[in-house]
Amino acid sequence: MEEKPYHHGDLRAALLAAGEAELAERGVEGFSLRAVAKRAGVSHAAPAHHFGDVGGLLTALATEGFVRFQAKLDAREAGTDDPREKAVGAAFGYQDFARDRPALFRLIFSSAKPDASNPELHAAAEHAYRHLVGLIAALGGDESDVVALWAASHGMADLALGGRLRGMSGLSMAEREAMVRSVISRILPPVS
Amino acid sequence: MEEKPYHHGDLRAALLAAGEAELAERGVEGFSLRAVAKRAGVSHAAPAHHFGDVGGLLTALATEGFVRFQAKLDAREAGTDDPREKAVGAAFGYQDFARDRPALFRLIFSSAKPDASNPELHAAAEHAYRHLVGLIAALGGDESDVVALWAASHGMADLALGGRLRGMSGLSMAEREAMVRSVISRILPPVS
DNA sequence: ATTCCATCCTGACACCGTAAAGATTGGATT
DNA sequence: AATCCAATCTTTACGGTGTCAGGATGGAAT
Repeated sequence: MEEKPYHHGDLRAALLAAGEAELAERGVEGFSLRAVAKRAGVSHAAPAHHFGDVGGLLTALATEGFVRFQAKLDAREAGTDDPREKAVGAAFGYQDFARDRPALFRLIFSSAKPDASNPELHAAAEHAYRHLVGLIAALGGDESDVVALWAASHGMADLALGGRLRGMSGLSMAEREAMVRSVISRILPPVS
Repeated sequence: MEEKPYHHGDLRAALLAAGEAELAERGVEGFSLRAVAKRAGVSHAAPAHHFGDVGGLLTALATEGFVRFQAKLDAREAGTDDPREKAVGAAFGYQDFARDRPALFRLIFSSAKPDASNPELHAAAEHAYRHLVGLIAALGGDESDVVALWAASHGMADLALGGRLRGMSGLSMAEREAMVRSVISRILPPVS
């Protein structure tokens, strides 16, 4: 039933899917190009033609990761029209992304393997940053407010992932959200 | 001049030093047990007797890393007696550590390779956490204040390392400190 | 003096990333 | 329609890595 033509047809997309699955299972540090190829049902050297080396594949996965990241933020911001509540929603989405796709989170924010000079990856990262700037601008904040929101959201997500935030690890989901809201609230520019 | 006795004498310490140097040069993702052994002038299988596997060595290095981390915080807190200024100093020290020892920073906070269940590593991490709790307690804050200070400090340091904080990457050192102070100031519990 | 055992080395194996060269195929050119 | 070409994928090979098994060494305890 599974005929295997010599030419795959859309191997690039298949490798991206296999790579994302492999990433989720093994994590960035356990990521293997040969395992991705095997999962896609192709020889171990095939990926080279589409992504060059392992860094190329991880760069493409990171670019895709930023899309997933943005989607998580959007999903949480969609519920309201209040700009302040939108900023809190973005922080919630940040936590969601870290919890649901930890390997992608680590790939995007804590790995040196993706090629940071890649134009598409850079554009994806820039797009996410500009989105936060827009959120803060709607609140009348400045660049320091952007840094504060960015950093607090990222810090909570990253530390929780590593199990380093003793104050959050034992909490229920509702309690965690309350904590995130509490921290973000005092960070956002005061109501004008 | 360099006689090479069969028994090294203090190979464990030598491997830790070589490992830390190797970590600084290659980063966590480029870390190699064989390279560490070669740097220490010993066979590639020698480290196993002292650390078991590569995870064991990285666990020991992470434990040591927490000491270096704490030292950076202490150095910045030492300048003042004002508890509020001490908390800001801790945030400064956090940035210093990330800048001066990026690989150690990544090993401690963003790697799955160290064994999180290791008692000594756990104790070292717990010690660092309790230190922050003490800083906040001196300000009359609660657990959410600890999370806020922890997360904001960590977020700025980690994002700056990854080059993701557009708002901080172009700044001079003085400007960066001003930014850190601005963010931390609004996070600390209000003056009573 | 002899035994013992922690320490360290050598050798081997499976896995990894990458490069080179060959096989296959679809599509463009003639 | 026949041919060529270039893209795609496979095979093979090489050096590097972590880990295990077994052997060598030498200090310490008996």
